Amino acid sequence: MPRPRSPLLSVDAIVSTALSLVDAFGDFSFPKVAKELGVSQSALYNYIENREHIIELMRGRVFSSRPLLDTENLSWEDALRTLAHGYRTCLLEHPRLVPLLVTQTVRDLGVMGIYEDMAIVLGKAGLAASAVVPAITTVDYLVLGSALELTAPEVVWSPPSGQFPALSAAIANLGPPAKRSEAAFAFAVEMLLAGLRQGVKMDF
Amino acid sequence: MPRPRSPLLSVDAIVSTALSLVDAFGDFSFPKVAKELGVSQSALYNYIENREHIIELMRGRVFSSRPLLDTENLSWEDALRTLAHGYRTCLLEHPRLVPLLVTQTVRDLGVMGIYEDMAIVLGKAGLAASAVVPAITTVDYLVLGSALELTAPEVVWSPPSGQFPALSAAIANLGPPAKRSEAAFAFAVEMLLAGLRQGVKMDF
DNA sequence: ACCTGAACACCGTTCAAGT
DNA sequence: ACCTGAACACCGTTCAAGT
Repeated sequence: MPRPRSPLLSVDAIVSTALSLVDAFGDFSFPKVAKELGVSQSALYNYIENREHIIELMRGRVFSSRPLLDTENLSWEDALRTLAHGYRTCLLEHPRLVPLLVTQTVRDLGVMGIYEDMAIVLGKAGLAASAVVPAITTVDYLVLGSALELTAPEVVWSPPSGQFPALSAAIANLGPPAKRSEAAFAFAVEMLLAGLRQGVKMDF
Repeated sequence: MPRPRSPLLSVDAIVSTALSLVDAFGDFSFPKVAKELGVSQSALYNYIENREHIIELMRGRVFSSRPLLDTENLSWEDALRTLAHGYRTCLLEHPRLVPLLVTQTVRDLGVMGIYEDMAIVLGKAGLAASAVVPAITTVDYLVLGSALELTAPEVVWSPPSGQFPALSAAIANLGPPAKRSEAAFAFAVEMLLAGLRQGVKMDF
């Protein structure tokens, strides 16, 4: 095949295809991305370095829709709440991406900006400097964990009949996964805010 | 090769080998487990059903060291704190197992027992029934996220020089990963406890 | 510059065949 | 009952070769 007049591929096209595969099947592979784009497997390496690179590009894509925060006109509480929920919202349409994200260091600068925003907000909250990273880390855990929950086809715990009465009772009348995940996340964020509000000081 | 007098394999041996591979390399494979045990790859299927099964057995193994909780003589706060930290402690020596765990539904009964204990404790705390699962879910996120952090060779965020001043400042003088993860987890658990104590009520 | 095709070293799972 | 070996359908990555 001769070299095409305009390239058949692009980084964007590769990332889009990989992301749609992740959304649909929970994973992607070079053969599948190549097939989808009607191109040979090795052609992908003209645009990306390796599998990790594609994943990092997907991370950037998903969080590029991050809404700009008006840090000035908000109380630190409202700012942090908005940041946390906005962060999570970006993942809502791509929850199956999370397992691929959690094993890789964050390099995307857009995502780094979210952390920077949180650091600023927490500083304004008067949180001890040594507690800023723990607090950000906590939000991170909550966002990723919450999104991860949307991945499971069923509930994460499926206690067998009879045993585990307290757990079974608590699970009994739960809403659909989306609502449940949202509720758990909102709950956790409010817990965090309440804790910060109370000015819990610990010696790290 | 004739059938050996006593079996060359056992579920326990397979799980131990897989777990040590995960600890060392962050993953395991059938060829590697088989090689380690001096056996052919397909022989493993006489003891386990598939890859998922091995992972679930590793989950059970890791959490089998769970300390029994004296629920009676503790305040709900101390009980929940102890449960959460004990839960996390089980993962401390096998943090690289976490990525394999988070994509699979929990079937192991021992692990289910931890959730049951938490449900009981939270009921005693007087938490609204509808908030029990969100609270347990929160602990779950925190434990897995905290353990996951021990996986990364470096810090999860590595902000480039110059940009992200607030984040860089917060990261500046952090302890070693183990201490940092411990601190973030302890922080988050205390936040949760403080929130529960305050009796934050939300309508889920 | 951009793509193909073959090659390599890996995977998980099945199954006939041996004792 | 317990294991081997071959087979199958997959992976990620490299590299010579084409235009």
